[in-house]
Amino acid sequence: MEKTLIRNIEDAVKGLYGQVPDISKLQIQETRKEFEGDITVVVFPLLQYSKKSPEQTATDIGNYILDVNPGIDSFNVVKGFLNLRLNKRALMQVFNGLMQSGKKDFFSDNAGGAVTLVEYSSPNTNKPLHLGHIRNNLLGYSLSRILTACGHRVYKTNIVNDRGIHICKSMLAWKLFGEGKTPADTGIKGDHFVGKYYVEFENAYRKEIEKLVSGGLTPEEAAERSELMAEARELLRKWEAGDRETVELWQMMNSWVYEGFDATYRELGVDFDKIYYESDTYKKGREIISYGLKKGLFYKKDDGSVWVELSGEDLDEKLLLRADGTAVYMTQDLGTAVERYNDFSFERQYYVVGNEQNHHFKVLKIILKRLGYEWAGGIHHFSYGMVNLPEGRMKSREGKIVDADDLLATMFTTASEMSDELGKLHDFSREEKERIHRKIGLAALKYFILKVDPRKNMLFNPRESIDFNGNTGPFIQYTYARIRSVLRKAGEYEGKDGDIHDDPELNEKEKELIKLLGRFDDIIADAAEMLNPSIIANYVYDLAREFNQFYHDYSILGEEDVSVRLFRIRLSDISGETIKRAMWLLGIDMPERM
RNA sequence: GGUUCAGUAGCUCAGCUGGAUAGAGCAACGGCCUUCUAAGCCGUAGGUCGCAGGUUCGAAUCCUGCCUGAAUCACCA
Repeated sequence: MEKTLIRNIEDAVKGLYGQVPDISKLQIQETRKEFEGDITVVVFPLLQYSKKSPEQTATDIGNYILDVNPGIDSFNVVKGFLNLRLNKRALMQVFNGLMQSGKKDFFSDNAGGAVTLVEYSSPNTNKPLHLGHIRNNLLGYSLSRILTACGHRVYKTNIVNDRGIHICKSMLAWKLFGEGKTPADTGIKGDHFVGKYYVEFENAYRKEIEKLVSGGLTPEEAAERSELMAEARELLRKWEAGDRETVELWQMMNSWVYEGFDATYRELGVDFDKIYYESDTYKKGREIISYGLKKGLFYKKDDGSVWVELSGEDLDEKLLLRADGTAVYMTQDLGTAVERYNDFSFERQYYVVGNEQNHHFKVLKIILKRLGYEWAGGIHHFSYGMVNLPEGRMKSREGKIVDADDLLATMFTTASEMSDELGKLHDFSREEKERIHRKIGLAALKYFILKVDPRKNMLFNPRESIDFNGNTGPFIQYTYARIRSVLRKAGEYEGKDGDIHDDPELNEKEKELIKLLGRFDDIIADAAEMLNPSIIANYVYDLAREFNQFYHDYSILGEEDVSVRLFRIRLSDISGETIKRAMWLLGIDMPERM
């Protein structure tokens, strides 16, 4: 419709004023609710061609469109705004188009699409996942689905940070205090089990430092003198040297962590096509760095550390390899990027990583380009904001975190309590009920996080943030469940599969629904272009709200006119499908009943 | 100090590639279940869009300066 209008306007300006307008400046928008009409053309940009008043120009163009466009019934002019009224024929055309395409499979036409990698999650193996990871996972998963819907061939990847001093700390604490226990012995989930020893290390280390400081050392001297830290470093050195006992311990503890992560990922409903491990890719990173050294792209300092000079890019020099030859963050990210390209020959790669890493990814891209990798132009840091608590930033060392498993469990129990109170699922088995409660709890959490613009820091208040009413996931699910309920009952009505003979007269709610539904494809494209799932979330909320108003104001199955009833059933059907598809893009499942 | 991002109702957030009288939800108050699921619908109240300039027919939106907050500029990953 919009495209037709743009052509109409172009023709109008040519015909009326003898000039070719710059259509990129055209402003066409939804008519605001306070005014009469459906689509509004802002005519101010056209005054330069008409050399007439805004009102006169709008009237001229309105008349022209009325003549040539059979979908427009009437128009009115308010100041410089030309409000066009769509007729039933135009709207039914949109509706019929939706009936054709509105249920199509998002995977149907991406066989030849651009190969696109999305990296997300990126956990460290020394502690369990927390709320920050949840935001990361949800954004990554949703982004993958949105890009898929836009024709990309998407591969979801994860880089597991499984090596380094942090895991050595957990290993050391387990050796010192673990008494040979395992997650199976203690009944503690593997990632929490290992995380417990990381905390024990930090506590013991802090005590050691305090003792040294009270003995008269400065904190810096104390840190250098720390035996615990020295032992942890020794473990790291042994690990890099391939010491068998150390490597076996490392493997055992990591395997515990992975069991735990897998469980959390399963609960969250996210998955990956390929998982990379830093313990593999850092080696590749080292190779790349010696190659860069040979090429003169990097340089070695006297102590043996390797650097790259970035002052030409308004940045400082950046360390690539420590003096003792061990790897840093950048080392392994260079290796991972190259391995990924070797594996996938991707056109695009999105790194879903918090905005605290903005600098890192800027540097990563520059270095890859200097190394001559042309594909480096296709990598992009999907930078998102932090999740803050009412008391400020989450700090795992101080225990001020929201644990992912705890949070998920809370969501499920809250959903159960709420549902039991309403008592609508009394005829379901316990297992069925639980499955639905999980869907609802997850939807509440996922929607809460995804409805916020990813770039922004957001606030999570454990006591107040998770709601099940209003602009929430459960509200949208509820709308869907209502629609499904109507459609189940619609089976009893005759003529369900027949044709709608005469286009029905459309009421305001039906018109609004059709217009909203007609925008869905543009919304998906917008979300993909802006890399912003919240656009989908806000759209689906508007849609659900609009449907609830329609549902409240008009009877669907109680409508006596067969043609109108059939139309409303189908409108409900397509609304439900669109809600479901939109929520799918957010990674949120819909219950048939709730 | 440099760079980047943010500041909209009591709270959480939309709106930001310039368009009409700035929107939702929560919280507060008041209505609507004998009728397709009340996790719903309707209404009341709530705003100097951080501040000051500028650009223009028009600025929450663009530009400049300032204020406030966050992140980063690390041999922690």
